[in-house]
Amino acid sequence: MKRISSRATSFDVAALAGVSQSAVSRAFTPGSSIAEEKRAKVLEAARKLNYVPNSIASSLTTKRTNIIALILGNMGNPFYVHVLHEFSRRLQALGRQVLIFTVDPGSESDEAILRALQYQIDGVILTAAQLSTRMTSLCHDRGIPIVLFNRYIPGSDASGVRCDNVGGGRLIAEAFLAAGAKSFAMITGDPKGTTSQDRVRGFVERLMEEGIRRSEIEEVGGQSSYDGAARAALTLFGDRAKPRPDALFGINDIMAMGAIDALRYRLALKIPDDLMVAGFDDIPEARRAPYKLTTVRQPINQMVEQTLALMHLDEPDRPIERGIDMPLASRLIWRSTIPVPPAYRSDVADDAGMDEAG
Amino acid sequence: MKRISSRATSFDVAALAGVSQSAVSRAFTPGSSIAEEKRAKVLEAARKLNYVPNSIASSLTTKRTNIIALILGNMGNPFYVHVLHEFSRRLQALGRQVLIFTVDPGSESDEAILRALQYQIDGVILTAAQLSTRMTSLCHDRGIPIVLFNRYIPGSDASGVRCDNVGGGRLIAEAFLAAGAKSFAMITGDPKGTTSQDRVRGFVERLMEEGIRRSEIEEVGGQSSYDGAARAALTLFGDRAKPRPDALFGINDIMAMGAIDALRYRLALKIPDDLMVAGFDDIPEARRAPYKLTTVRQPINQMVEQTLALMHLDEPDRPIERGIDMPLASRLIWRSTIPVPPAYRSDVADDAGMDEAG
DNA sequence: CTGAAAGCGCTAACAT
DNA sequence: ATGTTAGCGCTTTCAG
Repeated sequence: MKRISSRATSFDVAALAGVSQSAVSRAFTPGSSIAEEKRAKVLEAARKLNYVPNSIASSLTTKRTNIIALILGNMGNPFYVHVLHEFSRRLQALGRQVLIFTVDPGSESDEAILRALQYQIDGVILTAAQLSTRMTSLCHDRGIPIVLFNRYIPGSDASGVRCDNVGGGRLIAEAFLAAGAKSFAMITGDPKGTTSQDRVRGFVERLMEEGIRRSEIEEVGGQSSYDGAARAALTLFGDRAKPRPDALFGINDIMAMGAIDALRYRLALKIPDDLMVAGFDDIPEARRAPYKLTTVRQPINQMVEQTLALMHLDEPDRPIERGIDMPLASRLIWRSTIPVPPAYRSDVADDAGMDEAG
Repeated sequence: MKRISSRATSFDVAALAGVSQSAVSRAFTPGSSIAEEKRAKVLEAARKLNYVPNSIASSLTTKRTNIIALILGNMGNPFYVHVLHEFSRRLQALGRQVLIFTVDPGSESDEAILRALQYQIDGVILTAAQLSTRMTSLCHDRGIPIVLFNRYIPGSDASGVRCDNVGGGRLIAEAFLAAGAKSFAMITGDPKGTTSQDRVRGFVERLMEEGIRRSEIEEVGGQSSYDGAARAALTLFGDRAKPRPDALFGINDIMAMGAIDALRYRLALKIPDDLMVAGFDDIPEARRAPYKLTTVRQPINQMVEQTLALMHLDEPDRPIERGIDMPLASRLIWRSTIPVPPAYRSDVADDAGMDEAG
């Protein structure tokens, strides 16, 4: 394998194949009109020269890079890892590449978006951080769709994909009530994030319908992390003198897991005997034996699908639809951290033989 | 904020600022010679036009995209998630972007590398999958460094960064022996991967030094996943008639965790009373209360650092060093899945107050 | 179906 | 310090 030149161009290939440079371009463009025989000749020459088409150069004229920016915060939450994986798989299958940006959860995403813009990305998916209206219009003015994943920003032009968090919060409250809980506590996530707010809202709303006062519902922030929630659980339940709530809602699974571990291993509480617990997301870890967490499932695949649909990758010139927000239905998954009331017996998740990937 | 043109170019900015186009380029290039006053004028015009420099266009001439390809398999293993996060953070800080490729663990990475090459990436980091020599030379011939993370390929030109897996395997064996174990089992990972092979080798090697025969050491594959390891543990220990080994080495933490959960919740075994267990990697989850896994720590930060150093991002023209492979030292972390022999008491990890991020 | 030629938006000499 | 000019590697008219 000789080293003719470090990076052969379409001209080099053309020369070797004895054709014009445009012919080379055509040979590599599916569906362009070129004689099959000529294409073969070009491909052969390309192979000899180790030619790899330069997408950077082509995107200069086509105005499409096939790169999608994915902005992530909080990779400590497996939910987002799962999401990243799903996007990566799907986009790769669609011939797109994923450019990753990590930001501190809850911080501004402006800088990341600005950097993404420099790369002329075809779209941006935002799973974390705040989004300024300035960035939104910066993207939209260039025809670049930006979709918020698992969040929305009221009044924003950016579209969002999420599940019905308010409804999910209600489902949890409903389950606790059905299991006979009388007093309640929550570990909340990012106070600025609508996701946490909505789950709290639905939860509280449903409880208030039963005559429970908001002030009776205890609440501590868990920073959306395992460790933060473990600490939160300790401050909520550590004082053995105080009467202890009999139901705890972790606003997401990773926090519910942190809380459960702290409750069991630090406070020696039995779940669900001493205390029932629920989470939200249904991350793969939630079904593991130590947790068997009762939780609300987010329909990740649907959400990813809908995100992709909103970006209209195949119709780049289509005007961007602003501010679309259609929450997807969420569903309660009964496992073992809430005693299952008779009426729900048949709903209990059968995780047997079900791999996490599934 | 009016919409002058969807994407202003440096010419538009130049026109508005009343300067030449090169002046605009200079204004955005740190360290280039331009009067401060003129730069200000340019920046002002750029702001008015919402101008964002087009790095795609600039890389056409500079021959540098500042994009690094990161090829990942097995995102189900938190170890790699952690690695991804670390690379993303560090590279972003260095003004580089990360382009993600996910491949099925153990499969060929050729296609992913080919796609990366089209984007003229400045380097590739490979954390999974096989690497053909053809791809290696394809990259190297173009001056693109490719480094294998947590693996190496004997005889390959690609450099690798990893810890001393053989030594780590020995450390585990040593710990089991010190704790009085007499019979042993392993759950192995990718049989084609040197990482799993080396850990096994070190482990077995050390045991054989004590006169234990290789054939006495039981071994089942766990597919490098939580679920795979849970199944493996069941086949290893499910037969209650058979004498049961008293030490189990999970070739990585996620598998050790899967095994532990299966042993405890399916077979009602006590750890470490009935059976001692060890893992490898020291992922953040390993120190959680349900596991408190005794394991070998991989020095991720050092590994990331060394990977970056091997790529010589700041000296793009430097000839690529071939086949560098200097395993970093690994270290045993004592926790609770192996009874701690008196001599090691002071070594026990104090994870208190230590957040996972840390 | 094919080749010639004109850019895409920017950087990098090269003059001035 | 600044403007002019020639590309970078490709796609896309436009003729033929």
